[in-house]
Amino acid sequence: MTTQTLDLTFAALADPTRRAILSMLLEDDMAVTDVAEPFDMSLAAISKHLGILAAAGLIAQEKRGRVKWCKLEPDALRAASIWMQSFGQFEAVNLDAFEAFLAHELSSKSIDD
Amino acid sequence: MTTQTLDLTFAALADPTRRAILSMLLEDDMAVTDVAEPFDMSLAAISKHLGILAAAGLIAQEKRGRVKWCKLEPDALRAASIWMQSFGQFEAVNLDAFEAFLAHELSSKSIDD
DNA sequence: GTGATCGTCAACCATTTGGTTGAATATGCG
DNA sequence: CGCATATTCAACCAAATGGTTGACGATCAC
Repeated sequence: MTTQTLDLTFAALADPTRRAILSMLLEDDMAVTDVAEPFDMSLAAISKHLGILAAAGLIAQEKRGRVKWCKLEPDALRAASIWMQSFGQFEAVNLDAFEAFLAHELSSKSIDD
Repeated sequence: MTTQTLDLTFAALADPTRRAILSMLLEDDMAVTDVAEPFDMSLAAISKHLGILAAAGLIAQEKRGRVKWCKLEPDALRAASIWMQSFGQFEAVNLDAFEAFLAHELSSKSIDD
């Protein structure tokens, strides 16, 4: 994780529209038009958001025919998550405590909004 | 974690100066002036950065006398980290795979820059 | 009290961000 | 070919961001 990668990743995650998009892509790969459908926003705006997510490596885009498919890239999120944990003060690697904490959190999580 | 909290947290983390500040506070609690010292930037600018970090809950500030002490609030980072992990596709809670991955990452990590 | 130190406030500035619209570029379909 | 669909590009705009400077309010030290 370079500084610039962290810049892009966190900036990308700071926008609720983009987080919602990630949440959608967690379910399934989607075309740009389909990503845009639930939002009250132009297709061009969504296209820009997808570009930002792709630049941060959070999604990958692959054009097949005239449709551009978007899929989540979990590794990028995982890497950023790791970076954050280094601040969470699991001193060396206190995974037992972390495991308990994570299990508790996940049992009552809501992905977004 | 509300949507707005995530906005503030990730926006705060998106700036390299603010991440460097967090990194410094990982070592020790510090006064505003001391936080500012290594940066080539006005005290007012650093004061703003600290305000943003505090608004996101990433640090706490306590005024004692004329000096305002800043300390890391690891819980906020931990919570955001948890949010990110939900996208990392450890399907239910694949902690074994995660543990291996984390151990590997930490063995070669650099906190910032 | 006087003066230095700690930190914030207010006004300002340049740049970035998140959105719009309309035109343009592919690609698929009949 | 001719038209509809999928996506991006370019120009533009308002608002937010990250920085500056100078004045200001507290607090401590003599």
